[in-house]
Amino acid sequence: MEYTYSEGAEAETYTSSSTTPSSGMRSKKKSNNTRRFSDDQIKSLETMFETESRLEPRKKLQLARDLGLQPRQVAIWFQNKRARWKSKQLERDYGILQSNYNSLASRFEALKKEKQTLLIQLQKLNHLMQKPLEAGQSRTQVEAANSMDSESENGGTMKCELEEKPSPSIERSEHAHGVLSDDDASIKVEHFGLEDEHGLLNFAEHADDSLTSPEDWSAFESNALLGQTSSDYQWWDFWS
DNA sequence: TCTCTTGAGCTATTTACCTCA
DNA sequence: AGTGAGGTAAATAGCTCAAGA
Repeated sequence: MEYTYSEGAEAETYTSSSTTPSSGMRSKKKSNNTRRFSDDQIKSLETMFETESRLEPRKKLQLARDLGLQPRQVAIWFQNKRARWKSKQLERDYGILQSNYNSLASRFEALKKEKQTLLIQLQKLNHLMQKPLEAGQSRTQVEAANSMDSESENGGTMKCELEEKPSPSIERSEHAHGVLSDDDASIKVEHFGLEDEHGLLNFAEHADDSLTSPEDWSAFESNALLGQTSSDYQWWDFWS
């Protein structure tokens, strides 16, 4: 293996050398024998680094012999390599975090819009429900409410939870209000109760604040997001 | 058993040099 | 030809840790 690196002094500090200039300036000046390692040497070093980023002393000596380098040079190369690798790894981690954040942000925006749509529907339904209570049953208005809600079947963020566990209050309110329907909207409204409307709305409003507040965002461990793509790490399933 | 010293190895940072646009 | 940026080998400071007296 051809290599033009001069033997001997290259791994030593120049400050201790007899060739150190006598001027007061601290001289670490490297002489012309400072050369880059050859491609073959780099290749061998890289190969070894892939298997183990820290060399055992015995392997270091062996590798140094094989490459015609000083053990010290091999050690320094591994030190520098670890530093470069760490730097690159930081860049990769940053990219992953950025990607995960972008996915989360777009998902959050979509949920925000969905929530807004549902709140509007809820308000309309509440408005329609109030009138039959005041002026007696109006079959046509209830039906109108039903049909309106059925237009937005794709919403249903809360639907699943509520359908899974029918509350006794639903039964009671069905009789009380005479809304005998399995309609989603009526279940939602009845489940929360009209008197609870403000509570629900307040909850929904504060959901925005809490999600966007720095305190809660910072609660996410960045490490937990690393090493996983946004596609296979759907921790936001919590919201669906 | 505890303490101190010493040497090796590590990371982080800096320096000197080289290459290239 | 001059120059600045970036890469790389090596030096340095400061730290940890294990071994041995």
